[in-house]
Amino acid sequence: MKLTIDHKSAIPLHIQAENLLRELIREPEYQAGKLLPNEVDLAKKLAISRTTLRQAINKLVYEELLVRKKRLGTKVAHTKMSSKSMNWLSFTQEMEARGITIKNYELHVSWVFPEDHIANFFDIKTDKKVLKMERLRGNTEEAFVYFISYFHPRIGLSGEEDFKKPLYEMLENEHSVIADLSKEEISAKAADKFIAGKLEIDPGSPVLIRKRFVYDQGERPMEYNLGYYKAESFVYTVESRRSS
Amino acid sequence: MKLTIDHKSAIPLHIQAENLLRELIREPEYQAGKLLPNEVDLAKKLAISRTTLRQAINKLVYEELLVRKKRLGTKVAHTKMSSKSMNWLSFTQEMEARGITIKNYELHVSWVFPEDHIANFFDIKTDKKVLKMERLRGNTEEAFVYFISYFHPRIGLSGEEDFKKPLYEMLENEHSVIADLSKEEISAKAADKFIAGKLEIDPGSPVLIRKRFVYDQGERPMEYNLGYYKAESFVYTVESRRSS
DNA sequence: TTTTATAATATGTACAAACATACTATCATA
DNA sequence: TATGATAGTATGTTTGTACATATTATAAAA
Repeated sequence: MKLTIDHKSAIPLHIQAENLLRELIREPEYQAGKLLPNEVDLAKKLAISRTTLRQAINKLVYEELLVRKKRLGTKVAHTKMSSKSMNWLSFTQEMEARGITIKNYELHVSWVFPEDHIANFFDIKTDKKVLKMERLRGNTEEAFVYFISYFHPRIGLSGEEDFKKPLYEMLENEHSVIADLSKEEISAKAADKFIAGKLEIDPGSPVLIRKRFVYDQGERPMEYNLGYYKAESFVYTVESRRSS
Repeated sequence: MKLTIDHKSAIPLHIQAENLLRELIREPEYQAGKLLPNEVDLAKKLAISRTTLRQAINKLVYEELLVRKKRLGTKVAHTKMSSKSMNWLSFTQEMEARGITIKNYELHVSWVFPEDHIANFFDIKTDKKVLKMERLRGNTEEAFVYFISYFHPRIGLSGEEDFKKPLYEMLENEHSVIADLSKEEISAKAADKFIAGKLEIDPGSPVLIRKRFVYDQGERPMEYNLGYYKAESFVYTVESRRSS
């Protein structure tokens, strides 16, 4: 295993060091709880300053992959990797995993000026149009969720794509954009007239709102997704552990 | 509001700076998205080095309380009350981390025969009474959540414990039960008459329901917790990655 | 008018150098 | 033997300095 850093590379040294440490601590001897080399020595070995090395170590400490102990040194945290590897799926996959066959009731695609919070998330101006997709979906019995998605202009969608295909697969194959990180916010609200109409419920009835901020592999925003779920039709589950 | 740092204090400067920033960004003008003073000026004002200040800012950036933008500056991330999925905390800690002082409006403790699904979760018979705790909680302004908790008999609670103390701390110190794993289900529902009365909303208004199945370190069920949140007062946040 | 430089500004990266602090092991002393 | 002083070691804290880079606003040139 090579433990070298390229000083001529455009990639910042502390990022290189971080990646290098990530690889390093995957090795069996470190998984067993072995200590990392001490900071001064390791910095010397990598030919970077201790400060820069600490920058890299700190990031992994924040992520709880490493634990510092005074006088002892820094070692790999033994966290069994269960809570972190919670991976997310597309809506169709998610539903199929629950044994539900999904059906599309409506599909609209349009170009709109983004609202402030969307432009802010995308980090673009409000006078640049973005692609908006709306979908009414459910099982074979009834529609139970209304989705509104906005896509970052960077992706280069034309609006002519086949949105009936699995979305993230299509984006990956046809536009080389790979979804990687999703931040979600779940809240409850009373349905307004528009949503109530779509879901065929009374205005004022409760809906579960799930906002998704989706980022690509470069941590760049790529999709803003809003889902309005008919209450009782959707339960969001989370499993989490206390670190120790 | 005092924006000073005590150089003679035993508390490290970057920790003081961090706390100071936490207070600062709670101010309404920053909640609105105002930019922090730039690093060089702020460092000068606090009489600490830019490096030290950045140490403090970085921590808040990692917690996603602050967002850096090149050339623009650093601003407060737009988040309401939210709960991170990783490293879950007690309700009080969770709220205090967001700068909210919690207040207990009601507290009842009783012994009841468990309903089927609770007995099932605890793996006990329905003729064995369990301790039930109900709490109406909120901030200093209003109550916004009603909790119902059931505790496994194994814990050995008498019902005479001081439930005003942080719950999991108390269980750990006085009963040696350490909460470790939490499985949660979030859904939305219309408030029934009872909940509506407690939260002072109209029956039929939306509430967010958060069920928690809490296990101890031996993966044994220890608590069943049900929270009814007034809609709009609570946002549940989740962050997940695909591969990694 | 539109495009193209350019300057200004804030964060980003990186280094070297000290000293502080917590903890441990060892050795000396009562 | 038990206690206490001490030296050693690794992380923790802090500063000063310098240049890089991305972005925006402004001014100059087409």
